[in-house]
Amino acid sequence: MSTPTGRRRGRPPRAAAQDGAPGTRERILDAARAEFARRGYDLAAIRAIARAADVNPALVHHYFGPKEALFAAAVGAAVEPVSRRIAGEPLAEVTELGERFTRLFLGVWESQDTREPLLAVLRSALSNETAAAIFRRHVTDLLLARLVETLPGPDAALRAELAATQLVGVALARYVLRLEPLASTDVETLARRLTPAVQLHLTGRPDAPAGA
Amino acid sequence: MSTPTGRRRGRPPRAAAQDGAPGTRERILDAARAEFARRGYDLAAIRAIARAADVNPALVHHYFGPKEALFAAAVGAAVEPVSRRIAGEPLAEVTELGERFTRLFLGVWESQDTREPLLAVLRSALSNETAAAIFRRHVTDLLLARLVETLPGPDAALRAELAATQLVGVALARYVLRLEPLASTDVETLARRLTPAVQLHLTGRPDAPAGA
DNA sequence: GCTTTTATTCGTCATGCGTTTAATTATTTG
DNA sequence: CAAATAATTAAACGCATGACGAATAAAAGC
Repeated sequence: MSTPTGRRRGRPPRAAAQDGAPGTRERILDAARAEFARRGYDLAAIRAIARAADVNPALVHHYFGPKEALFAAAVGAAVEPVSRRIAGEPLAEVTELGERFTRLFLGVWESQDTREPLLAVLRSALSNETAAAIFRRHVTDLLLARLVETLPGPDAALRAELAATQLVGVALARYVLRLEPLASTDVETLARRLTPAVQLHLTGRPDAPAGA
Repeated sequence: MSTPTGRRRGRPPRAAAQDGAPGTRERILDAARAEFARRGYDLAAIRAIARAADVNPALVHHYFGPKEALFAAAVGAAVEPVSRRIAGEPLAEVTELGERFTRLFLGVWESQDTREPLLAVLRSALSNETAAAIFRRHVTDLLLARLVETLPGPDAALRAELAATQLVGVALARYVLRLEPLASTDVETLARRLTPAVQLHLTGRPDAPAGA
């Protein structure tokens, strides 16, 4: 047996789709995002996605083609708005960058809508070289590029990356590994703790200097 | 055909093993460590390990039993000395903890012998819940426990974890994702950059206060 | 020298994967 | 109403995986 779902073959009668009930296509995308987030690219199974979307595996392929394309459609499309939001963030005084950067980062990881695709990318990048390449490009070209421009000094790129590693490390421990007490700490406390460390990397001082 | 290696069946004649050439058992463990480090627990294939060790897959099973046991033998056994080394590290003045901790961490990640099993654990913990649980226990119970005891204040656990996230974030970016320029920065520079951030988390100040 | 133990490969089982082709049913278009 | 198109499932293909039993050959122990 492959998977006799009991539903009959062929196009179903006009769904009488409840208001707000997502169409099949959307259900597949949602399930895909969840599965990619939970397992990472390689371990996510199309068959499991289909099961979660309550649909035949072949239908997934019918809509989206091969696995890579499904990943792009489900995750790539969901990550893009996050990237644009970050890229569109107005530049701040260099002494405020630490706080801005920290809160922006925590913000996108706290909202479940944006967390899921980010989780998917992070998990995937850790075991899949293609995903890792995409991740690298995103981080350096999109996320850090503008930040680097506004920082003085020749080692701005390194400093920006060290600030980023602090935040990614927190994301890893808090959202992936669910390490306590970090995972249960409220965001505000976290932001206050992290800001000085991030600012330290960016400007060499843990806070906005009083005089200058 | 499964894999006709051309070698014949049965126990081979007394290996005439070159001096220093590792026995079969060791070759399997090495290959396993490398594969687990490269792909993480779930994606590492026993058959690939056997191929790398130039040995029949059934032999892996013969020596180590099922996959979990192989992981424990290859990775667990290699991680333990690292844990012991860290646990045995003499306690330092609280003002020097940042530097000690940072350099110890970078040290174990820089040496290839210790990096490989750490990579294996990290990669595995990200996609496998069992591995994640082991990772959590190791970090909180073994790595951070003593550190937390020596730190004053009620939020010592959180502060220690934040320091750890900074370092794990660096490990991720440098050794897993190979993000530039971080991946090519020399360790000494890195240590100097990281120490204040780690110390900041631990004591609230980026360096040892001059007076106290 | 016979027996037991050890090292090794072979063959196979059940399972799961991504993908493809064909069949089936409903809706839309002409 | 007929033809085209869209949505859906069923069935299968080819491949990889973890696991294991059985066979075989050498070495070690008695």
